[in-house]
Amino acid sequence: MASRQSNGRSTGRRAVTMNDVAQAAGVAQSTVSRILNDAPVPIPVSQETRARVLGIANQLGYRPDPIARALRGAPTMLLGAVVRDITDPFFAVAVEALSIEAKERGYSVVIGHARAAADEALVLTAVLEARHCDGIVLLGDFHRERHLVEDLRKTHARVVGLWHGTWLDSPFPTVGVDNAAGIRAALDHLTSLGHRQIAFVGAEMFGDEQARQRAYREHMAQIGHPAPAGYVHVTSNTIDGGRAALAPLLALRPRPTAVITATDVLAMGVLYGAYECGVGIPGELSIVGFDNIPMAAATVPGLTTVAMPMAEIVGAGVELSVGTDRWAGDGEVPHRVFEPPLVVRGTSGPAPA
Amino acid sequence: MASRQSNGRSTGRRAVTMNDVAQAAGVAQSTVSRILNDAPVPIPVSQETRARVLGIANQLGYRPDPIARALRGAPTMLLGAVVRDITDPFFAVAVEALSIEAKERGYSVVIGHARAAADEALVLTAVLEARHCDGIVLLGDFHRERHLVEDLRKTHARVVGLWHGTWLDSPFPTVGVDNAAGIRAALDHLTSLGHRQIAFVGAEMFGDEQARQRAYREHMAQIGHPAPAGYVHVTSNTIDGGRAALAPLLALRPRPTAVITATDVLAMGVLYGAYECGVGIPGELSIVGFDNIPMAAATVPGLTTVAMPMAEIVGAGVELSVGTDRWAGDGEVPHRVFEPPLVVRGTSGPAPA
DNA sequence: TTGTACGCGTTATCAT
DNA sequence: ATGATAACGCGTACAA
Repeated sequence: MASRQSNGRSTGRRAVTMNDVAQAAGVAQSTVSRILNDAPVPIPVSQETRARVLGIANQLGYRPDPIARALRGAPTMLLGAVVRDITDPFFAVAVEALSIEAKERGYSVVIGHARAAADEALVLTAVLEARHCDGIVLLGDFHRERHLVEDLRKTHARVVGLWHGTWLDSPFPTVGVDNAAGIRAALDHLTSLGHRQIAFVGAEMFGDEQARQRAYREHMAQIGHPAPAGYVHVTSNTIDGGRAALAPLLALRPRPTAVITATDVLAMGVLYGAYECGVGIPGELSIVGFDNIPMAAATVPGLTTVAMPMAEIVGAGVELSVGTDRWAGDGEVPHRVFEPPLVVRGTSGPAPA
Repeated sequence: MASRQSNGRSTGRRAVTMNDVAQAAGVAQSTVSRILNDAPVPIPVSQETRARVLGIANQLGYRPDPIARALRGAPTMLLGAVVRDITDPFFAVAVEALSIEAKERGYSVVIGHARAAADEALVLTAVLEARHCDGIVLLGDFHRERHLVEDLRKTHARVVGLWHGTWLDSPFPTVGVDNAAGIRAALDHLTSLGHRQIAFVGAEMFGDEQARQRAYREHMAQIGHPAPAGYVHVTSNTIDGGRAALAPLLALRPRPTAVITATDVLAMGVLYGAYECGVGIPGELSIVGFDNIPMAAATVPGLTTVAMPMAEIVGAGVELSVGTDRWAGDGEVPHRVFEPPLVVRGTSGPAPA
């Protein structure tokens, strides 16, 4: 009975421990532990004391201390999420989905930013691995953050990368989307509407960007319309970035009749820019986005876009990290890819004559 | 040396402990502890052993175990976020802001859903308080969840409520927005544009909803145009909810020339509905939302809305919970209210003649 | 200047 | 059927 108040939280009320329960019940603390944990195998517990202890524990409002349990090796049931830019609507939705999928498996999500800690990977590790997360999910492409990756490899947590883009030799399992198939679907949709002059607006920061841009170029060449100079416009992945991309695109000759964007955020920017410039959508210009973020359904007109199979991808990621079918760590590193369906809404229409 | 592998994580690599460092350096574990924690006051440490221990610790890749530290009473630097519907764009943004504000104070955010656990408050408590969060931030109005509130009062964590709406006798500190002032600003803006027939679209689930609706009624009465029957339409806080609200509103006589919505999500729904019905915005109908969610700037036309001072509110909440100026728990429970500025964009215009 | 011993709340392994 | 006891990794008062 050394320090009694020095240890207390600021609110004063000390938590009820097993010892308290044991003392109140007049039994040993180990007995309480057995009863409360439903003694796995050893030997039957007397129904009498069992009921008494359970009653007292309940009455005293006993709650097991997960920290003490974790110290004994129990999983923390914490899933870390490393997200580069939580301001990006896409990643916001991803965090939502992650939180939901994690919860279904009894896990809680801890959010960690990467932006400021890009240099000092230690900081991030101290924030996540140090929290003893059972698993860590990387949201986006981090293969340029070498320090981070190095640190993550040393960690005990099960790391899984989502949307790692072109980084297919990742040391961690990855789950992503078939960017090429998505872009192809978008292009096929546009060509079937008569479009031939199709531009592309991309963003550097996005991990899957390279794959999407490459797929665009390849497929354009395949259909006999290799992208002319200026048809690929790279900007920042923001509404404003997309908005500013429109003017230079419309100045091109031949003038594009359709635009595919690497993300819905860019598409919304282009859409807004078109509204400002008085360009009719889809009359004068068709737009196809990528991701199908929630607001894509509420733009005017609704945004035609390649739909990210969000639940599937995030679900697979959580499963690989902390699920019952998690990767054992042996054999080949698994890389899962999901196919994105095209969602046709109002921003795509027949090519102008 | 009892169980050595039963304790190990699945990856096998056991973490480096202070004991390992001490053994490698040939000193006592307590010495390592002192050196690594930069011995607060006691007495100077020999530079010789100090350097040696630090070197070995670094070389071995020693990392303090936060769990063991937490068991000793150290703060977990975890901030729990209880959010009712993480699917709501507004709360998604709130979580982002929370994550940013928390990080600035060295805290990480743990996300907990409330939706499914509304009945069993124990579940949620087991997910958050059990994680030994130093603080808990309630996002939205939970005063109906009596079990949750009861449990939260017993917790050691510092609970703070954000957007608790009309629940001003909350046992926890609260931070919110001046709903009445926001609605008033919206109404003044519309009346100054000549509008008199102004309807209101609200959502039940939102905590601040009552205050906003009441402010609407009161101010309408004040300006001599008490809201006629049907002018207050309550629906679900979704795009579809707002979309479906438009038709009945337009059927009213006198027909409204403007609509104020309780949230931007509803406003976007109304806007989309207008697009479907061919109602010109703002020519035939003006719309003013509430919250200023990011996509409000990208609608066509841009959404006029009451801007939630998000950073201020969340910042104040974090500060009250785990900040340096946190509420000591004594005296009157603090309730902070921030004023929301009106952001005028394209959905509001002169009333039709 | 450094080593020893104890306790935080659990679980698990011995004895009784 | 239950009680004592040893860890888990760390911080710290106390002894040397």
